[in-house]
Amino acid sequence: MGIIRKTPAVEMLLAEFQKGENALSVIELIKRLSSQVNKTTIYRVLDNLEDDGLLHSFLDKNGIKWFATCKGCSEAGHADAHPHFQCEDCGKVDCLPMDIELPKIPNREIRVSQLLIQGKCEMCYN
Amino acid sequence: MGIIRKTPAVEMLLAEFQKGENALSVIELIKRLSSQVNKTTIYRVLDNLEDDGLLHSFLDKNGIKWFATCKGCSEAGHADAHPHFQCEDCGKVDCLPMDIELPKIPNREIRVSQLLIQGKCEMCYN
DNA sequence: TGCTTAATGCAACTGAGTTGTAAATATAAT
DNA sequence: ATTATATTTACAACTCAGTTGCATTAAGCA
Repeated sequence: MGIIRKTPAVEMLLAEFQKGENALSVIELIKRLSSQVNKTTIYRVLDNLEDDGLLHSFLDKNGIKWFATCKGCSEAGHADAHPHFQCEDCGKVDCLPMDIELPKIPNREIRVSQLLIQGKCEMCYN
Repeated sequence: MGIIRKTPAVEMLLAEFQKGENALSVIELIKRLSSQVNKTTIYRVLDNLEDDGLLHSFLDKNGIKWFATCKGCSEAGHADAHPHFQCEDCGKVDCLPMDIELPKIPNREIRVSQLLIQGKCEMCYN
């Protein structure tokens, strides 16, 4: 599947991810765009963009869904073993540009991993 | 806060965690106990047990809440830097008894971290 | 035994995310 | 350019995990 047609909804969503933040919650995107795009469409377009390898998704501490621009991801597979950092004060989420070392686990097959780190970001730290 | 009184609901929930599985979803607990305990009570007792350091909680891949017995946790603070492993086939979740190495992040304060690993468990691997 | 306060049940609610479907529109074929 | 067709969209209704308010019940203590 994935994106097939270049529609206004697709371009508006992609534009949001080119404004500087590398991670945005669906809730935030709905807040920003719901006057112009239906929320169902927002969910579906984001899923398509993820299938195409342009975005990857994860859940934050509260179980709400975020999408982030991919740097090392392709349609073949997401290189999303990187951690995500969420600031407890301002709520902002960043992808941390580093791989994590997964523990060795005998007799199990590891497929995906998600590391969510919480604390204070650069802005709120000082 | 935390548990103050030893009620049937508290004892029934604790009993579920002494049956062998170290992690149980709230959904599963409600399935097992809802004929005897109201689901609101289940949520509230579990929160109390977490405050008391007897359990710790986390969200799985689908954003649903799990509780697990604590081994190295106390009321003062949870030593929950250990990863959780969820089997993609059978859905079972285990706490993995190892600490993870968090990446060094300059100018940020790390408070909590959660690592969720997905794959196939010992049972489903073969 | 009775009192106080925490714990419980119940019903109604919240809100993120999903589904079904008819209408709209991007893209390819003519 | 026009048409055909398959995807995309909006809308409304729905799902379901989790929460809230409040009246009732019961644990633990004096």
